[in-house]
Amino acid sequence: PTIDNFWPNIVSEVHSIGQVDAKHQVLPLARIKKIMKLDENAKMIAGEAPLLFAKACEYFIQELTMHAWVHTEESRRRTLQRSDIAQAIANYDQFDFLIDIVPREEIKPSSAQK
Amino acid sequence: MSNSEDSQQYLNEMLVKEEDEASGDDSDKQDGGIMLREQDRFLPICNIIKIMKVPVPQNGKIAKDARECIQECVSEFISFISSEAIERSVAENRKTVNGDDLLVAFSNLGFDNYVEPLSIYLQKYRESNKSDRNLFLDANYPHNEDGSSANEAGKQ
Amino acid sequence: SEDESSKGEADEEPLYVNAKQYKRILIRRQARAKLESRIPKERCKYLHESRHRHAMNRARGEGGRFHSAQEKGDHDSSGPEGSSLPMTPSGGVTLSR
DNA sequence: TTCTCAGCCAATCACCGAACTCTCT
DNA sequence: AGAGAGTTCGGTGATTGGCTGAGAA
Repeated sequence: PTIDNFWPNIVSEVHSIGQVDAKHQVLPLARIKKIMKLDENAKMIAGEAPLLFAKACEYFIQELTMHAWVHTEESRRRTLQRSDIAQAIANYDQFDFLIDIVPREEIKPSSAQK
Repeated sequence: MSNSEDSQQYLNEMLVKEEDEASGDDSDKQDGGIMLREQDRFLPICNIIKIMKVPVPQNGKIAKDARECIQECVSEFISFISSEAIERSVAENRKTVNGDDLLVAFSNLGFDNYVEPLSIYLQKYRESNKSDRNLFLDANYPHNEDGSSANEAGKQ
Repeated sequence: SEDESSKGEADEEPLYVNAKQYKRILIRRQARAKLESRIPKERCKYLHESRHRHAMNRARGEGGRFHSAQEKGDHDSSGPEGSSLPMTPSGGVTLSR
């Protein structure tokens, strides 16, 4: 269970899926579609789009949480907190799009700030 | 009803937007009925927590601040990718955003890791839907299609 | 062509970001600004009044945990003796299969 | 050390998804 | 044709707080 093995594991996991079970999703598709519809440019949305997002969100939550947990351990804590997520976002440029959601100022501990 | 006059509507909403919060902080506003609730903007917190616990060790804890933070990040994640995908579908004169638009959006925005697994997942989803429909339709109305007898029975 | 520093940057954002996301981040910033007025500034204590009341009226164990709604009003107060077993859920033995 | 706060339970009910109809391409 | 938006409906899992020790400070 490391960051290096994360995506390879995801790929082999998706290969092991026999038939896609639209039912029993971890995340509600209707709620995902509602969030997409908040975009004023959104007109029609294919049924497969929320389903893809449901999977993508699982990956995203796991990866962001995993990166954040690294900083939890660095601080020798057992509780993941918001500042860990802020650091994870600051240290991986794929998370840059969250810069307004979790601003850099929220990184409390005395650590390197680029 | 109002399909092509959308621009006017949005401008009106802009004008309506003003500092209206003056007194009292616990009673929510019923301002014309356009206020978004948390259940309109976010995925359920319970599902978020379940997924967060996967990469966290068994004895690890997750602070309330952290849960809500991830909840907000996920909504931005959806909106961020959607925005790019929707723009592509509009650029190709299509009214519907489809899975391929999303895959292109993931790629263009630097989420290259997502593309391979999501492509496979999408392909499997379309396969299983097609096979279900074909079996159902063939049973009722024997249609003849080119190479319709492609049966797939691969299960572990 | 992964060049992030050669952007004609706006004077409001001094930080460098992922070049592939830069444009979209700005577009999303505008979209969120439009929604800002419809978004409450702080999170409410609970989402539904009915579920809040339900939680408050539920039977609780000693440690504050929710307990099976065996009885609502206090009717039985003959101590924990005698009926230590609440009830077998399916009426049968649930040892092993 | 002090003292905040996250995990732990499961019953209701808001909401999700399935099944429709209707429109549009 | 097929695909998606808008209903309606019924079944069901997300929502929910008090106590207490894990653990942040």
